[in-house]
Amino acid sequence: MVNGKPKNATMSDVARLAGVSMKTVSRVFNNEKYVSEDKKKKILEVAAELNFRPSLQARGLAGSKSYIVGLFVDDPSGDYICKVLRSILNRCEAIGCHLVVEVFREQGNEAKLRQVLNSIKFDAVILSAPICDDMVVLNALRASGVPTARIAAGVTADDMVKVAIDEFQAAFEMTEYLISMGHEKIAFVKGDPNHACSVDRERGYIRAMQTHGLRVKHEMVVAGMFSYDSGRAAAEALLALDDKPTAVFASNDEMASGILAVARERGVKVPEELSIAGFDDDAIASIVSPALTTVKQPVEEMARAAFDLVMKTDDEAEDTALTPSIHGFSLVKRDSVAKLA
Amino acid sequence: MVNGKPKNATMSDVARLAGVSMKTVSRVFNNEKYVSEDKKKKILEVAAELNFRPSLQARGLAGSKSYIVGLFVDDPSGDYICKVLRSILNRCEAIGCHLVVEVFREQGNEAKLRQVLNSIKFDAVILSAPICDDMVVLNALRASGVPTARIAAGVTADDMVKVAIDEFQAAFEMTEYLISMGHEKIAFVKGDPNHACSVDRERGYIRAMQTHGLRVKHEMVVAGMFSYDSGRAAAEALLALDDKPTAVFASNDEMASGILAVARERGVKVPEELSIAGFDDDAIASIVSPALTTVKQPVEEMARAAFDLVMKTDDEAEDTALTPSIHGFSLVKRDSVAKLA
DNA sequence: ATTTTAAATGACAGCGCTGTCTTATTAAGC
DNA sequence: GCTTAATAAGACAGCGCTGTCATTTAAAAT
Repeated sequence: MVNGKPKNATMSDVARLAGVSMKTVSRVFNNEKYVSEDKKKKILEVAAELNFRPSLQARGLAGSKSYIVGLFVDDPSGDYICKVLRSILNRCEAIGCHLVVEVFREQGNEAKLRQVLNSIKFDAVILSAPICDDMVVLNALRASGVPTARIAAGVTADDMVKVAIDEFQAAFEMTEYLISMGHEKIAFVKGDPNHACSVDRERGYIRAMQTHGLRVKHEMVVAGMFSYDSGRAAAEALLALDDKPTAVFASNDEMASGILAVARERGVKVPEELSIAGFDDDAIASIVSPALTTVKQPVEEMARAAFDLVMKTDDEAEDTALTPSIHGFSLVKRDSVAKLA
Repeated sequence: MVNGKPKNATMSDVARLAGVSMKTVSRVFNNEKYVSEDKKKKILEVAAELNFRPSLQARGLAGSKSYIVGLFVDDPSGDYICKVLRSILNRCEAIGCHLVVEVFREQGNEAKLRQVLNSIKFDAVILSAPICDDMVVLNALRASGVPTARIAAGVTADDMVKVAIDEFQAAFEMTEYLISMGHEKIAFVKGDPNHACSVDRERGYIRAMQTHGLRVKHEMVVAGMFSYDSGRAAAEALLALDDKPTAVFASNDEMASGILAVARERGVKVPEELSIAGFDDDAIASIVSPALTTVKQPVEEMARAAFDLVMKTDDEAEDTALTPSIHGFSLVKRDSVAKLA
């Protein structure tokens, strides 16, 4: 044990020392039936002594399971992806598998997708927005036969696990809330058009406005990209309007924060002169001041659900598995929205 | 191509169709010499047609390289870890390897470490704070013989790549800056004591105070855990003091944000009545208002350097590799610090 | 007492590659 | 023109497991 690369104990070492065949050791490590208690105990003892663990690479090659799940993301930044990551990592640990993360920046990057799918045998892959709605990706995944789960997906794909909230309804309710606070001139800042949720949120806003007999003026609906800076830009545009909004509903909290910042710089008091609502309930939502009124999306539970459904860790399984799993959102009323004076 | 699990093309398929031996195909995919141009071209053609990619699992089993690098983190949250992740993922993509992320929550979690190291063959592993300073982890890694890189490490380990900034110096300079702005009653909020950088930053603060003949009063140095809430708690304590500080230097931006929030709630004007400095230059630093004066740590470059050094992607290699790679920090002066009136 | 069934184990091939060694061919060196 | 070295290729074993099938032993059923 003093120097040099130590060679790990292998299953045959364990088998030999425990006086059994490799297959029996294999059975123990895979929780298969038909192993007597005493042999099992002995095997576990020897394994502990040798510090043996079955090789990920070997099992992946030999068997049908790979103990690897893939998480495909667009860009690993922001509170959102951290939550997803944390949640999935927890589950991986719990069931003893490993997570490999891959980035797919450009959409429809079929070349990279094929490369990854052809070289790694995954037990499942989990897609986060926006690639969970990229048809090229979905088709390739489908063709590869790897069980796939999609978090916050918009597009329908009946053969894949889908976990989401009702984006439309959430945006609808937030808009109604704003209306209930006396606002009529409510602006909306759209999200990245590549994300399916962006259009749902916008639709929810529009429908709510219409439902309450409010006109949706086109200059009140501005583009955004989910980033802080795009929120700032949207605010600049909105605050330059002759007929300014009294409330703005941003498609996510980062943009809402940008709007908040610009308002402050401009001397526009929030929420007295301008109410601001966000979406997601990101960490920043409660850090900025005033704290943001927002829609809480249970990201961690959704990620967990996606994982459990696709890995069939759940007991239900089968039929339940492919039914879209709709999670509940909730309006979080904090300080950035006030009654219209 | 209509239904069922498609079986991926294997190297022997390619070999057969290209009329060469498997070894020759292997050579092509590993950029080895001694393959004629025409065979190489033919092989690449056939491979493209079959959509062939060497199996990660198989190469890992058969060869000495695994094309897998591990990233071991404490808790995957916050801007910091996202930056690290993004940066490393970029490099992985560039050199064609894959990233597996593992969490090590409790420190000294030797059991899980051994499990992971015994089951997965890594080409390298990258440690982020605070586990990069966990001796148990370092020893196990050393024993396993896997090349290891440590980002923002404190503890010395001559046989491992280390990438860091001079935490002491950075804190020293920030404190001096505060002093140069006329402050004398400067409080300090410590970071999580499990992170090596916490003590270095504290030392830097203390040394700067002493260097300028300022007393470090013990009630001016309060505990913190790097979290927003711990920043808030620290602020409560500091603001309850009879002799309040005119400036506070928090060990990171999240805590600084917490302090900012409490100050605002208490009606203490920042920076007029209280200057606040942070550390890291996280995303929130420029989102909160006033924007935080902070120390910018080039996290992405550091992560990249760690990766390149440990994978010897760099041309220098060898001797350079183990020399600690010290990166430059910089003071980012924004609006949360002002001259003492 | 005898067939049936379940429980407990092992033999063995083979997953898809790479490392090592060998062989054939060509270029270079004297 | 003949040895040496570099180049180009292939044969083959084996990495560390799991899947399949065969076999043995004990318990249950007839």
